Amino acid sequence: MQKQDSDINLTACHDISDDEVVLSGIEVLQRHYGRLSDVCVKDLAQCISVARFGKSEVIIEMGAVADDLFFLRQGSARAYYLKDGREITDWFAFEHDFICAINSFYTQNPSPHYIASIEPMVAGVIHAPDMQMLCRKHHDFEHLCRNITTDTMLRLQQRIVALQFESAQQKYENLLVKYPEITNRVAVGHIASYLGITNETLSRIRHKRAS
Amino acid sequence: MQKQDSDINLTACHDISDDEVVLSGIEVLQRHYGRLSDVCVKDLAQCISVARFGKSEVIIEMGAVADDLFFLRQGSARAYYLKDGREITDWFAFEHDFICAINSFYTQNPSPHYIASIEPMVAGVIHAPDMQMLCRKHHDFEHLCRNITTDTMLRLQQRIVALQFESAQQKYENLLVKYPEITNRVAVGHIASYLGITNETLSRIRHKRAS
DNA sequence: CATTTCAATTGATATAGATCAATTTAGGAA
DNA sequence: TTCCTAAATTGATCTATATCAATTGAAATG
Repeated sequence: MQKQDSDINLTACHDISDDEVVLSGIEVLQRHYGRLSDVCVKDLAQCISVARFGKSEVIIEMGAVADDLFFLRQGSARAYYLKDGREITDWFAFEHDFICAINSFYTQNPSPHYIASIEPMVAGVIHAPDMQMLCRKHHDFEHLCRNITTDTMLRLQQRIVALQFESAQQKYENLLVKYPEITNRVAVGHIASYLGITNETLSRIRHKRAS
Repeated sequence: MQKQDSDINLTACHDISDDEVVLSGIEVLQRHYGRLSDVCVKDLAQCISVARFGKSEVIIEMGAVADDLFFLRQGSARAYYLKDGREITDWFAFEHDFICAINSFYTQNPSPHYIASIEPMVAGVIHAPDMQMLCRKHHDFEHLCRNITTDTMLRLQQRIVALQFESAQQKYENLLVKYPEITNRVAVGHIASYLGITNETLSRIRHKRAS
């Protein structure tokens, strides 16, 4: 089932060539996180590969040391872990977002997270050792990476505020402000666990809003 | 009251000289986050000042653009914000921890957070523009800062997991594992809001545990 | 196109934790 | 020491959200 899905979606994604993914990806990164020298861009391009996945494919398994960092160019993905056998989604990524098994990528420990595609997706991939190497070699790349990490840190900070003392309704409203079209792209169940509430509660909140 | 407290505690902290705070602080930083060249250490030492506060002093007011980053050498502090007039503690810092108005420090926007000392504290201070300057000038310092940010990011990630789906009891137990002596140093009320629960609930949990 | 399967919704009930109110305790000031 | 203020505890409810169970809906499969 996964196989067939994947094939179908692969073709659907062939409008973007690998080179396009890498080059336009690097351009977007520079715009968001800091300019790179030409030498650095060349080195970086060498280290990036392209990954394509169909709908709902598991990309990283829990328990593995996962040193891939994905930068999405199309589609969407999520990171999740299991709590009492139930999937809890921790992170969403859409176009221009990063996703990785955050603990594993930065500490080389086995990942408590799974990563899976949601929609068919295309992403640039870099491996942790390559990133380290590029950081050591190019000061401007280390600067860019620091900016990315800072940005991620600030987002996580925001989420903590949301989870710490907001009602289920408030959390959902805030999510919709940040990602207005998330409900068209992501299963409601994933959104619920992301907000720290049950499917049923989210369903009722959505019902109230609709009426 | 704040004034008098402060005077008393200032004297209590005079066992560490300013130079000691700066130099041993830089040493600790290097041990945790990466070695620096001698030139860099010299430059960095130039940019660090020392701040001393008494018990329960407000260090940063909400609404201010706060570009101070504190590295604690003694005592403790917390960051908090107001939600419906109630203080919600967001972050604790003890010896060897950083604390700043995280949003303000990294984005130069007015801070939604207050920062206050808990116990009398001594800290090294660096200003955001100086940090930026040092990052630009010294690749090794930028590397160190990236490591600090990465570390902070991973901690925030851990807290999200804790807040997302754990019971009040579980959250308290986990906190005690991480900071076994926190209850001797921090008011129970601050701990409660940090965990996203009310004072009363935490009090009852503590009662159950004690028996 | 029919069938299977999984996700979402809806309903009924249970409960963890919030809220409100009253006491007790403890740390700082006189 | 004694007083005073604020924090912590304890008790009695209340409520938002979880849980359990059943039904509906929609997408994937043959």
